Amino acid sequence: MSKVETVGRPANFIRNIINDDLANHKHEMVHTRFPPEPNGYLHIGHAKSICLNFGLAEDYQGQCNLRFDDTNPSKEDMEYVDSIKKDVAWLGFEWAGDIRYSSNYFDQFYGYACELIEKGLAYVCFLNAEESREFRGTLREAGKNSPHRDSSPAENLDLFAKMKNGDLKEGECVLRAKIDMTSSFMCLRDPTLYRVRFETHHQTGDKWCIYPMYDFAHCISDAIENITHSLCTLEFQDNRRLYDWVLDNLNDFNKPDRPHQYEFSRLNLEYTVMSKRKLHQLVDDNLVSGWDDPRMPTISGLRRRGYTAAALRDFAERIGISKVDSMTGMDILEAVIRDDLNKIAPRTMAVMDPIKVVIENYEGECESIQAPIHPQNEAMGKREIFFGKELYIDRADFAEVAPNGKYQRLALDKEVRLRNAYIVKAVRADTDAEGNFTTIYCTYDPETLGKNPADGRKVKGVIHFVEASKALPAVFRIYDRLFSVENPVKADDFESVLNTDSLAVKQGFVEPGLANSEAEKAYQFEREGYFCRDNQSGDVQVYNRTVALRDTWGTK
RNA sequence: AGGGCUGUAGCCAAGCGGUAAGGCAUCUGGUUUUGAUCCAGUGUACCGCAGGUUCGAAUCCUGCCAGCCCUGCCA
Repeated sequence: MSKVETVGRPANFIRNIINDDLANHKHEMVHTRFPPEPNGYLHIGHAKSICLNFGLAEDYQGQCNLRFDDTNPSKEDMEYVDSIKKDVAWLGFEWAGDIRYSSNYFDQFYGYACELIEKGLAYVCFLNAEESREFRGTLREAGKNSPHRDSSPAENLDLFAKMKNGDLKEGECVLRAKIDMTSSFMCLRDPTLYRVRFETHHQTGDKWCIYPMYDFAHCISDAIENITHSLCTLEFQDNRRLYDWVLDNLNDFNKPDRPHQYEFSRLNLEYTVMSKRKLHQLVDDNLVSGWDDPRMPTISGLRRRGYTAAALRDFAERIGISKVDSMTGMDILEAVIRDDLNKIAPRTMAVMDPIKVVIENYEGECESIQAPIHPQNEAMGKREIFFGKELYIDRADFAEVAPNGKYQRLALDKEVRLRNAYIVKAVRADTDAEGNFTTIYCTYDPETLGKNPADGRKVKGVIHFVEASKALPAVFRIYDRLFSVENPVKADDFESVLNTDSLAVKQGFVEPGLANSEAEKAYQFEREGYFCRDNQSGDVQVYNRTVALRDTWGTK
């Protein structure tokens, strides 16, 4: 039955279910939804879910809705709905029709709650929160029935109307489903359906003072929107019994083609945290610069860091979908962004820890050189760089004497190729009082521009540089993992295990061609890594390192 | 004797009774004006463990072990 292959993306258990459902004509199309609560910014775990839901809709020529699950006005805010819309669109997905809100259906929810009351399946309960907890029992012991459990439908209808009209106080009572106080599923022990909240809602204003709970609102919202496959994470597996109970007890939805819930495992990434609560805390405690700090696993943070939507979608595809509790390594995330940027990023040179070089035998001041924008893609054209009497190279690319035979950089009396330019040889170096090199004096071979030495001598090393008089000063932000341990959640206090070196700031120079570089556009600083101009730095040249180049040096 | 799930190489993950895909990482060569890219090659995975059914089991059955989730008027 699961033999209907969908080309393109890898198989997973949800695709198998969909293939079966389509083959059996349980559904004639696929309709999914992405249902975030607007109480925080989206992170890469949400990106996994977005790619799953929208990807399924694309592959099966179905539809995917974007629905804000806004049933709790005390935690939600328009700032979050705006950022979520932006992030989903940025990832490259189009939702079906208008944006939906669970709050669009508040009137219908009220009607369905009344239907349950009329059927004797829901009641208004006056136990307070603490009593309610006591009556619920424990994992090992059955709960006890509420004293209000057997009041009549007429009485409950009246009470529920009073709740709605604001005649009952917040916390005084709730509407509960009448299911089974002895169930081994805690969520079936007469769960709360509605609570009283005198709060202004970002969509419905002050119209309501009762708000539905997730378990009641979500399944009905799915059913109203004709969702076929309602995908969520593993912790909702028990809740599925309640999802089914609600729909099965409502006349409008008790039919074979109603939505069904399936659960997959959420994304855990090494060296970071993925819960909105913890991300909120990092922002509130000023441990990062905001939700879009480039070290954050948020979509806005990754975007500012220089990640592309294509890379994130590739990431989602490569990690797959399953029900296994897993911890994904950073290596996959780094692999996808390198793959993407390697293809599209223009090459440039930047020196982040400059040391001055004087070419002693150079006549004149400086000359222009045409360098490829991408050595493997000629179609990207050329850029103008400069070479002259004074240059900058990176401090790490010079040593007085080569430390070992594998050393391929500049050393006294040793030749090296300056990338895109000439072969130079170091003759001497000045040092300051502390012994740090201040200036390196070299000679260059004028016959080696664009060609190897005519005498056949081999120069293996290549280092990058920028010509001093035309160089643009720039600031570089070098990011590292946010936490110092693989799984910060395991620490007693996750903030205590933050990586104190997650950001290093350097001052140096970039090629003049970068004068008008765009924010969020990727550049490869050759031999260093992929960078992008920060999207909040204004006129100052500030570059965020997206990811370093792969470095197998030392292993070879 | 509470319930719901999950266990396939270092990590992610296909597989659904016919003799273990793929990706990442690793390692080895080759190309290279990026120690990058690219190309070629590279893995004895007691398929959590132990029994059983079968001509044949990662796939079916039984028992066990380990991990995750569930006692919000959060989602």
